[in-house]
Amino acid sequence: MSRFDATENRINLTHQRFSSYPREPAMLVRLVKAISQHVHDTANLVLRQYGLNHTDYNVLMMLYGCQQEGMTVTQLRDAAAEKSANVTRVCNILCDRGWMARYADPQDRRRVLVSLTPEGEALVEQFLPSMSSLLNQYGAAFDARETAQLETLLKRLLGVAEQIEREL
Amino acid sequence: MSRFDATENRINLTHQRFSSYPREPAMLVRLVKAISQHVHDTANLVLRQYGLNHTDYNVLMMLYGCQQEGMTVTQLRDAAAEKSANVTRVCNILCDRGWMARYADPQDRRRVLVSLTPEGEALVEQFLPSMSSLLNQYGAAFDARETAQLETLLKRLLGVAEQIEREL
DNA sequence: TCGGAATAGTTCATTTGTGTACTATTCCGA
DNA sequence: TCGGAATAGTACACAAATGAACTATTCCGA
Repeated sequence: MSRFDATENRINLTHQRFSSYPREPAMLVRLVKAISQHVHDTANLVLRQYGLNHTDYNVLMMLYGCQQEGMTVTQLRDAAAEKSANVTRVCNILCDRGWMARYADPQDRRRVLVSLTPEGEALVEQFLPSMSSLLNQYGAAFDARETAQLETLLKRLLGVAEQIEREL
Repeated sequence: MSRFDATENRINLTHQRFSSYPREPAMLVRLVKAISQHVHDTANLVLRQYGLNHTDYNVLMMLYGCQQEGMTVTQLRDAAAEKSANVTRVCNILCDRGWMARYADPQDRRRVLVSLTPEGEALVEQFLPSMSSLLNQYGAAFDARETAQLETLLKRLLGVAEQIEREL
């Protein structure tokens, strides 16, 4: 079926060779990486016609989702699952193109607030139909109950992953 | 709780602003990306002491899991969820360091077979305890039933993601 | 069986992403 | 209230990843 079957076999074999290597979590982690990669590639393909990539999209969407008030670079980093340095780089590009703006936070002058310009909002609304239909295709694989289950389990996994990283 | 809550709010708001943007799949995709990133970062941190990164690890483990017979570069590409060009690059490094070897496939001379050297196997067995314990920490978040559920749902999502990409 | 199409892998220029060091600002305990 | 620790963001050199073009080989239908 899926190309993943071969991977599953290799994981099983590794577990046989080295028994403390746990089959189940290894599977989960590989699955997540594979899905993430396919989603990334597909999104890149769709977004290319707008001169954007998946990372740009993730950033723009988070800004769109917080409306006028804007958000800080750190919030953007967490929301887009990128490193600060990369967020800075992407923001430079998006600002240069006139889709977003930076301004100092009067409350805390270490912070930089970012938000979409009207041009940025227009851009988002231009690609949103394509991207929504793409997302709907993923969603079509599950009924409501499965979606909820998957979401719950993934949230838990994310929580654990965050904690493990923090404690390291 | 998790830093993800803010993202969830933004997704909800976006759905309100633009109703065809589907909340659930957007959540799933964002969760997967966030988990993938945290796993990647954590693995990089652990593997650094061995002079490796997460991609190297993914490649080495797939080779370890197919024992002596070896595998082709394309199989490795699918197994590691990387692009061919990147697999070539990583293999160059791992070959240079003496951990894996390339040889022509006598059956089909377009193909290149790759496999671990004895030094490569020794390296894998050196980092495997740390990495196994890391994986076990992820696994500890779920009971057997939940693990099985999550695995099933993720396999389905992967299948869909592969298909959507193929059809694009 | 010939020749165009498909497949496997690499090369290379470019884009994307990261670690680290640094500046500026704020926090907070003595 | 002073000063060291923590936090926010950026700069920059370097590492990792990608798209596209290319070579070699195999496939397969006329």
